[in-house]
Amino acid sequence: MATTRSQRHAATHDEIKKVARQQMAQYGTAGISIRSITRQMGLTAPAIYRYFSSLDDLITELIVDSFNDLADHVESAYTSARGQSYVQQLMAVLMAYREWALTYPVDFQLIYGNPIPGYVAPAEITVPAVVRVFAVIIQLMAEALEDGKLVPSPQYATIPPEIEPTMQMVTQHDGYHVPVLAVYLATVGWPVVHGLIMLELFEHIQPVVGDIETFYRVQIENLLVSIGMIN
Amino acid sequence: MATTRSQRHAATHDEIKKVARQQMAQYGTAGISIRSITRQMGLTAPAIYRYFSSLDDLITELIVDSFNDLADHVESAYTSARGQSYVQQLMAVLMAYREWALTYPVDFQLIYGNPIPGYVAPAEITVPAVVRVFAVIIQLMAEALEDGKLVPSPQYATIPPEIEPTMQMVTQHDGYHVPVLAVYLATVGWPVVHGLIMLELFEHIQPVVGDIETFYRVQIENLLVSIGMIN
DNA sequence: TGTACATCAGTGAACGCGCGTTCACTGATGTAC
DNA sequence: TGTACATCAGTGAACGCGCGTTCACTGATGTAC
Repeated sequence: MATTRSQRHAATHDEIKKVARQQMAQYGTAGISIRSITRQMGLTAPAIYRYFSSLDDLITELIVDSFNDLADHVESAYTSARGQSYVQQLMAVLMAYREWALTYPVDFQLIYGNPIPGYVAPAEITVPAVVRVFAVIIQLMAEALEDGKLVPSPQYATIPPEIEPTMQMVTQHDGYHVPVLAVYLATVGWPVVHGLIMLELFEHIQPVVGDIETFYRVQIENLLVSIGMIN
Repeated sequence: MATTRSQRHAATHDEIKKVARQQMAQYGTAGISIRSITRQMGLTAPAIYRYFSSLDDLITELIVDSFNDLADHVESAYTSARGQSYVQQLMAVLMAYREWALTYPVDFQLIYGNPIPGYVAPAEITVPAVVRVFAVIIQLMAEALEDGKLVPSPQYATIPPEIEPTMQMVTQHDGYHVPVLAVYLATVGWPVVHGLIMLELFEHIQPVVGDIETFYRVQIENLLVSIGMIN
């Protein structure tokens, strides 16, 4: 089976990214290096410039890929769970979020971990992908609110006045066509989910809880009950 | 005022750590380097071996210092807040926790961020300091339970059976003389606090909430209400 | 179908750089008598 | 109080290493006629 030059180019391009990911898994996101990537591929270092114009370029592509891959994963969980109760749908989506983080820990660190020294991400490239993930959760919150299946408990029913204006702005600017309260309730859940995953990823919480998957699930359930979600 | 040789030795020892911290703030925890530390101090690189037997030694000392400093800070907030309501005491302690993380972001990353490539922390040295911070929060939970000021809401009143045995073990092993439920309730709050701080530290959540301090405070209050704390 | 030319993947040497650590040393500071 | 000696902070050169990037190049692959 003959392959064209551009197919082979694309294949090598992708393999470079694959090897880069592998090496980040071993040496940390800051340990990425052109020379060690090409060494492992049996190439010399300058060969990489046929595929990426610099190391920063490679990193940016890895980050954008990660965001999109996470968004794809979350969206597909969302699609599969449609028709179930809102608690079940949110649980499915948030389990998918965790699953992705654990399957691709390096990519999750790339997005949410320490910045890579000397590297500055071009913000306009990464923002849209973050929005995709958030959109799914906000969407579910909004639907549940409308259906009367999410009746915010008193503490969550009103947005603190110091926060409300920014929340309004974000809702409009990011193009969520949804009540602000839905955005607020999603934002409230974010730290819980993020904290659970971060603590699991760096193995801080396993020694304390043992069965971390159960702990995650129970915490999410508790969160949903607390904000006023009805199963 | 004459200084002894050992005083001067201690002073230089401390200055090395101070400069190391500064440089980590600029170049990330992975960017620490003997040569750039000594350069900034007007010394040559080998001079550092009068004070630390290797780079890893220096890092270990920085980590241990960080843990203890955090614990000191939290304990002193605890002491100052004694006599107030449990909600107020917990709030004071958790605000102190956040305050420390924001004041010394590098140290917080050293403890809870990405591991430094090639560096492995000797676990027996770092564990006791983590316990110190936790002990304060667990202590408050236990007192509140005993005083009837913490009446766990149904979802938090029983520990999930998959988690209970580990929780028991930790309670005994780490020497908290306290009901397991107190340890569990503290553990439940951990991801929220950790997530909030991590998201703030890397500036992921500011654009969404605007006034992050208020958001933190409100989230902690909500958490305390959810688990069944009475003000 | 065969030839001439253009494209392009990858090489190898070199650039200037920074790194942690070792070693034999100098010279100042402290201590014992 | 003064002298002889020991201690120790810091130096400068060297070690072997890895890094990103540039450059002129070779040789294979693809394209146009």
